[in-house]
Amino acid sequence: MVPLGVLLTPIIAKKTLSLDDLKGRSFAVDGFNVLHQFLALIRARDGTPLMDSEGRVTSHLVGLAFRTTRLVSDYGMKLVIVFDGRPPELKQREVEKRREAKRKAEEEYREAVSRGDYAKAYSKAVMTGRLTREGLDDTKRLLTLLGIPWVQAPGEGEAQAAYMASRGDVWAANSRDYDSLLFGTPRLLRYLTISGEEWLPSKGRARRLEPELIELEGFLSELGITREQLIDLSILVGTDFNEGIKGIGPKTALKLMRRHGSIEELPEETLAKVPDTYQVIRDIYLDPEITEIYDVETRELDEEGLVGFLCGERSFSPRRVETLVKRMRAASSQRSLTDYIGGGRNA
DNA sequence: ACCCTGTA
DNA sequence: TACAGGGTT
Repeated sequence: MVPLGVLLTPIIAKKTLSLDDLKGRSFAVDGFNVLHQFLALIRARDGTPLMDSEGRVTSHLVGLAFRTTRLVSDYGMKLVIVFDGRPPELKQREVEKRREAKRKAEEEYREAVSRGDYAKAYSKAVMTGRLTREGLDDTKRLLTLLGIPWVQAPGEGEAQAAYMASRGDVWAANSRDYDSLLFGTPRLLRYLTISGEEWLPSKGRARRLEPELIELEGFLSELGITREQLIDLSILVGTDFNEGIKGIGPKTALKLMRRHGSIEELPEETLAKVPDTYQVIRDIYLDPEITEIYDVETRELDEEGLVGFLCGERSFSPRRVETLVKRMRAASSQRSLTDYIGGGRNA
């Protein structure tokens, strides 16, 4: 898989915690991030995604429905799913690179299937996952029927999520990627999953995953840099909008920022390798395209509509959809109880 | 990735 | 109650 987002892992100050620690919290979820994860991994043994009777892919609906309803019912979380809009022009090259990688993976997948090598086929298939327009429309329809709010961002979803978190409309942004920190989210939560493990198809094994909380202010003060310097640092390492400088990883970039303060003040020979688009990239992170018109309130479950959609149109089994309905009803009654007692309010 | 059943 | 392994569409 082509790596997404900024690579900050080696210098990140994270705090691992459990789902129980996050009870009652609200999150702006990076929708494309989770949908791609579901599309990649929810597959039959041979790598075929789940599909309805008409051949429409449903893996992302299965994943999103069962995960979100569980986080909402068992942990009292409030989720708002945020979807990417139009990417900034500078991202185009990155988008094309990913498209190319997918085409290559599709070829290797077909070849592995024809050889009967299903382990290899699966590991290739997970790299072919595509979110289509119909897949996105289905996702929004599902969320609306469940009563879970969603926001269509005008630009980058991570920018929108960061804005919502910095306004206090949600407690944290949730994504695997670090970009929302650059966009200014006060808190980033990684790995908001139920199973606590992630399957690594290329390695054929699972890895333990715990929710990770990164608090921007603490993270920056620990590094001794400002958000502006974190952005400059990321430009040196590489972002969704530029390639990054060969030989400069997060640790070297951090040293450079501490010593010189900003891209402009870098030594001549380093400065020469910085992309001339760096000011545009800074601006994408510091002043992104967002909308202020959104609603994070939970709506009522449309049970009849949900059954009609998932069972009638997308080949879900009634028993499993009943599970979803029960969870949302449980969550709703828990909410009215805490409202009645007068507790449980938080951003 | 999550659900569910069988097993100890 | 914890885990393994097959099923989900």
